Amino acid sequence: MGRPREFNVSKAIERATEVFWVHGYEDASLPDLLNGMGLTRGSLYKAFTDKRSLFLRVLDHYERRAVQSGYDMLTDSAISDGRKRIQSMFANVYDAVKDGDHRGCLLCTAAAGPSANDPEIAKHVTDGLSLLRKGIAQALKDSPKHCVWDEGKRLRLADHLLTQYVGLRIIARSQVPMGILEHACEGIAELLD
Amino acid sequence: MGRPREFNVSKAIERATEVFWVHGYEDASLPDLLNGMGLTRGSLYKAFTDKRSLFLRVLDHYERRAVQSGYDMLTDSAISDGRKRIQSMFANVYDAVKDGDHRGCLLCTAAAGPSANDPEIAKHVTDGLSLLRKGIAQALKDSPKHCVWDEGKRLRLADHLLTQYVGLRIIARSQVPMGILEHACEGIAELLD
DNA sequence: TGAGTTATGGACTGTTTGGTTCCTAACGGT
DNA sequence: ACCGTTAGGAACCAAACAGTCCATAACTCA
Repeated sequence: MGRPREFNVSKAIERATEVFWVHGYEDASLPDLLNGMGLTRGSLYKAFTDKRSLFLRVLDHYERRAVQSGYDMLTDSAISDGRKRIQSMFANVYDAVKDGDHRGCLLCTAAAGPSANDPEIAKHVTDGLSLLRKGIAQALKDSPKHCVWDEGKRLRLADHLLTQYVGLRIIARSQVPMGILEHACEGIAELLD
Repeated sequence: MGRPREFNVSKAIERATEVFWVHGYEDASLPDLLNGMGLTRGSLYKAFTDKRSLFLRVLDHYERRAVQSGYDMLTDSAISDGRKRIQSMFANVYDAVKDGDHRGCLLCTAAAGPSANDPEIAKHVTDGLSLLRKGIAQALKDSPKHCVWDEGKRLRLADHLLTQYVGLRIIARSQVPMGILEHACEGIAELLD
């Protein structure tokens, strides 16, 4: 009962995701969010409590959407060689930049900023990156070259690749020449072969 | 002539560097800087114009201090095997974190934040990272394993390693479990051998 | 010693920040 | 038709922000 909401909550979160994705948590101002989401202060605070809580909802949504699809790709048994999955994951990162998408990764941006010190936000970031790490490890297990390695060495390579992912996503947001990003992705492909 | 300055400018920049290093550009407030540098608003604005100009001075100082010493290590011909230089560079990154230093790299933090869109700041970041890249490339040239590679492949590996550096420095500032950072550094050592 | 010059430090300013309040609108149940 | 409840929207708020102003202090030079 009561007056019905005039906007769709999940649509609003999707729009908020876009705003946070572009600006990062601290740099996304309330006017930015209000404008991007198409609602007024009263509605936003009634529905989402405050900016931080909205961001937590957004992180949740991002995890289920972007991170999960990355994990799915890394563990997609339809591509039998795990290396190919990893390579296409990094190819996707590069392609996004090539197409002018400089948003990077919401989690990586959050990890790099002051909000990383917020325990709850940090947990989301860690969980998301851990899922990616798990996917990478699985892909390596499915690689003919790496499946014969001992577990420890494979996990070290997985962590190395995860770190590479973070680095690429940060560079994607920066003004550093994108040739570096392209080369780095090609370097990964060579390194895995 | 006129009243002499009561503080040492280079000492003040050093202290400002520390503040920006810990907080990043946008998160370092004027009170933070004033407090950390031990001077008042009037003095700071008289000597450094404004926050942004001070940050540019700091970037300059950081480049000559931290970045240059990294480059020197990467091109130190006293260590004949270039791989060893790269490995000890990453070992230094890990050791810093192990010793509780979570400041990361001033340039990487700047690259990850909104200030990366400031052209002049971006130039400093790019220049600094380019110097590191050059050092890495030289080190690879001095590696028995990699000197026989063709130039292109070696540069792709250099870019890969630079990206790794950025990723590690970002993770160092985050709450992501530091085991990942340790593993990643070990992974690099294995990968280069 | 007085004139010119520059540094200092605190008070002040205007803007932007995230967040709150409160009146009104729009509904469901009785 | 009225009541309870919830949403919407604009006005409002306190705090923090970077930056400015100005009276005073500390010096050099004539």
